[in-house]
Amino acid sequence: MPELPEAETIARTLAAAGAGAIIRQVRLLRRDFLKTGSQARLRQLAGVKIVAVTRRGKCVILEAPPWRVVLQLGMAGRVYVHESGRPPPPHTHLVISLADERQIRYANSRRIAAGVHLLAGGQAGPLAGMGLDADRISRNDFITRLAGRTAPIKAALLNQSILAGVGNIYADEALFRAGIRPTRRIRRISRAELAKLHRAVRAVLAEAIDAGGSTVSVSTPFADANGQLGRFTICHRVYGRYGQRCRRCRVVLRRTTVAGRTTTYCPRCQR
DNA sequence: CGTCCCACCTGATTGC
DNA sequence: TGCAATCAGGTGGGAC
Repeated sequence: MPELPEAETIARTLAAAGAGAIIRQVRLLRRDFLKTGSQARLRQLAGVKIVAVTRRGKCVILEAPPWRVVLQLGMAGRVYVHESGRPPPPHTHLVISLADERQIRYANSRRIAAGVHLLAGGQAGPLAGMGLDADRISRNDFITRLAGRTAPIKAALLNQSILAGVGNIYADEALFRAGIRPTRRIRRISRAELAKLHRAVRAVLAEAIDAGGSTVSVSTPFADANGQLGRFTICHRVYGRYGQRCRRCRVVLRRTTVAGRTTTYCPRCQR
C-alpha cells in the first residue's frame, strides 16, 4: 500500500531515470483508468518533455509542461522503467513510451482508489483539497489542523485533507513512537503529546524514505522504478505484528479497528 | 463542516 | 485436496 515514502521513492527513482526524457507515445490499456482528461488529450503528450517527477501526498506527478500526469497509486500501484522489448506484465494500465525506447509502465492489480489524471494548467484533480505534506508540515500547522477535532487521532492522521501522505502503516508506526493509543480522541490529547506525534510522523517518514519504503506481502510487492524492494519493512514496530511481542516492552500487541482499518498497538507503551 | 460508513477490486489467506 | 468465504486497504460519496 503505497503511502508517502513509497510514492517519494518511486518519484525519486523515476526522476533519476526519466527526467529530461521526451514522450514518444502514451498508451492507455484500460480506458476507465483515466480519471481526468481524455484520450485526445493523452495523444497531445507526444513530443513533450518530462522535466521533473515530483510527489504530492501519495501521488506521483510527471511534470510535462503544459501538462501534469498524476498517478494515484491506491492500494497496489507500481511504476517501473523498462526497455520496451518485452510485453508489459498483467495489470499494466498505462505505458508511456520514451523517445529512447524505454517505457514508463504503471501497473495496478487492485484498481482501488487508483487511476491516472492528465491535468491541464490550472486543473488540480485529486490534488485539490489535499492537506500539507506530512513529511514537511511544521509543528504549528500540525497542531492547528488537528486542534478542536473530536475524531480518533488515527482517523485524523489518515484524513488526506488534514495531512497528506500518511496511510495505515505509518499512522500505526508514528502513534507507537509517540506513545499515543490510536483510538484516543484528539480533544483528549495534550499539545505536548501532539508535538511529540508531529516529531514521530516526520521521523518515521524520513527513515522510511531513506530505506526506500516498505514492502509488505501483497500480490505485487512494492518496489521502486528500478525494481528495488523497500527496506523499511523490518523496521516496523507494530504494523503487521499483531499477536507478536512489543519490541520495547515485550507485551503482546493488540489489534482493533479505527476508521475501518486494521490497527495494531501496544497496550502498555501507548496510552 | 466534521464525522462515520460503505462501495469499489482482486490476490492471498483462512475455513470447512 | 479443493473450493468458498473472508480479509486487506485508499478514496470518494452519501448520510447524519
